[in-house]
Amino acid sequence: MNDKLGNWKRTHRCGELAAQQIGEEVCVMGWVQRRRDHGGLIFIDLRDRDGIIQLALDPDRDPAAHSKAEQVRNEFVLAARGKVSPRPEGTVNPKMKTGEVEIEISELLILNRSETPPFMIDEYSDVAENIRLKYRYLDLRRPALQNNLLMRHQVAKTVRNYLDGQGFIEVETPVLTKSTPEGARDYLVPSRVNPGNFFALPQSPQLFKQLLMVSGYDRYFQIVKCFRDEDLRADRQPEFTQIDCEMSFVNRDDVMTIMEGMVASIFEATLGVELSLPMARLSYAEAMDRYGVDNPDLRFDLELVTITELVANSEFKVFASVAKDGGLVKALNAKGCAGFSRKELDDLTEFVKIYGAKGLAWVKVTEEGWQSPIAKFFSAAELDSLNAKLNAEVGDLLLFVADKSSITNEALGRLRGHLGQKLGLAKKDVYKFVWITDFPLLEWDGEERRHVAVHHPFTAPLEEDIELLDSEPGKARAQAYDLVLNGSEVGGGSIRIHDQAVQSRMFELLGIDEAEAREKFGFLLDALSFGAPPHGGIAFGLDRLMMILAGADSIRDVIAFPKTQKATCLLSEAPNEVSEKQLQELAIRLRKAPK
RNA sequence: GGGGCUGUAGUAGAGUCGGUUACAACGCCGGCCUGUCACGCCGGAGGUCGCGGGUUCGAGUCCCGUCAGCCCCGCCA
Repeated sequence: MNDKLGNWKRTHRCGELAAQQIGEEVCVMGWVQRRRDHGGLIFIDLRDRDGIIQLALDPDRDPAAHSKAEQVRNEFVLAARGKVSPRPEGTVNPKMKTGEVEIEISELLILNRSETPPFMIDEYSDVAENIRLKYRYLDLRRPALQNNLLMRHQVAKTVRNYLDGQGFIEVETPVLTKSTPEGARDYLVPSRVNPGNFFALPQSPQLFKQLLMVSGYDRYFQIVKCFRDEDLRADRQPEFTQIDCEMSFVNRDDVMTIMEGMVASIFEATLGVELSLPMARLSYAEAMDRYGVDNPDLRFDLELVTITELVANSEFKVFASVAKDGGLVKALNAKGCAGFSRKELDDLTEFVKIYGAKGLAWVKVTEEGWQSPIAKFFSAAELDSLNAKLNAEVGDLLLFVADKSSITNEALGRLRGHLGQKLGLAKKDVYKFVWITDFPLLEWDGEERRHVAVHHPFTAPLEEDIELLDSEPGKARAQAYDLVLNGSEVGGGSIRIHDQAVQSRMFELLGIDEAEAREKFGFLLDALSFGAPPHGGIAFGLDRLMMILAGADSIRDVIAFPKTQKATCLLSEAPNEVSEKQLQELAIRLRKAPK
């Protein structure tokens, strides 16, 4: 049936053959991209992960190899020996990297055959994603995904080299660990040996990396899988990879500076892009004021402008009442967009409603002044001050949202991002980084009627805000920082609390009493009491970073075996039911029998 | 939990106002072809129109339900 590999040895990868190998006897192995049978001559494009080389089979030169080539079909696995030759005059293919040469085949092995694949393994065919995911091993043969995974390897390698050079050591932390109810939903794993008890898969190695600092490892990193049992998005998978770092005896600036170097080395190694350092920094408060979100896309301006005071006394009741009730009225000036159609304006209105805004007021600035349903409510003085504040010029489109501040900011901030995409201002090959700093330490959870940590409960407050913990804890800011790239949060971290008393006070503020704190985090509190150094760290979302580096629209395109939006694997058909015997061993009985 | 988009040969699509045997492309199979390279020419096979129900003389097309994939809100410290 199939030929045996025997002692054949590959001498070259397909993509590396070029004029300098002319005359050499070589051996290549790979998959059949395409066979072109001219009756006499047969050409086979042989593909491996490195590229494609043309095999030429001439019936006059080697009848045995030629007749074997007649059986060959797409995706067969071949080994071929022959001499690298220049292509005849006029048959050079400039579109191929190896297009100047071909291999004159003298011996051919069919190492394995292939069914006709469900879709063509090429860069042209556009295939539905459920088919691609079911046959992921075939999809992964295609150049786009191969390039993404090769680049991902390059990033991991660069990160390891860089961090090693900075004195970091990679330490593995447990995957079977303890459930911590703060934060996202945990994936649980039942313990057979301890019936009724469960491990949780880590949402991050947070506590373990802090323990490593207590242990004196000084600089730790890990490229590590993390798990969160929450709903998926285009940039969210239930298992994802973090570049996780922690350092002792550092402040925020130290962490940010070292990590900027890491990110710069990644961009240099993968894209050849040189980033200008240091990166921009923006306080949370300023980001919210100017962009409405804590992850602004700085590839374009379109800044939000607060106009609450200017409209507080206007005849337009929607704005005036929001202003009087302590809400927020903001606007953005979409330069040159006065030509938007009614349909486009309706679409923008629908867009802001997703984020809770009740409506979107618009103004087209024309030679005759404001063309707008709301123009008549404003005095000449109000119009003048609004035009001045918004830098309004003929041809501009002004967009307003009035609501409580959280809604106004999010609706208009997301609209800003939407317009950046729609107007083509967000260019894929431009990379704008910004650190967002001085996040609030706590936020009030109305449902649970308590403060919750904005970042996590181990984040240290700003030193100058520590006294606020007793007076106005909601006003305290955190020593936390997020790295935002093109409107996407790619990393986040903080200086941690290393003082046991401060950590206990923090749990108290979060409404976690001493008994509960001991039960959940006792091991951390104990560790802090045995000489914990000041420390802090950061974690980067490798997948999101890869999306931007690879120009991918979906996180699934940078992960080898991703899950669907319903968190299933179409390839392996996980998750699946398990046998009654397995359940019995785990002391588990299902509440509902499976369908 | 909610909103939206999509589902027609192996693949990606067309299918008008509900009307005869559901189209052409790529792929596949067979034949021809000695310089192609997303080869070319000739011929052929291939369909539970996602699934179930309903309306109708008649449903790929209209209605209801359901399943799957995707996007979004909630959720994601």
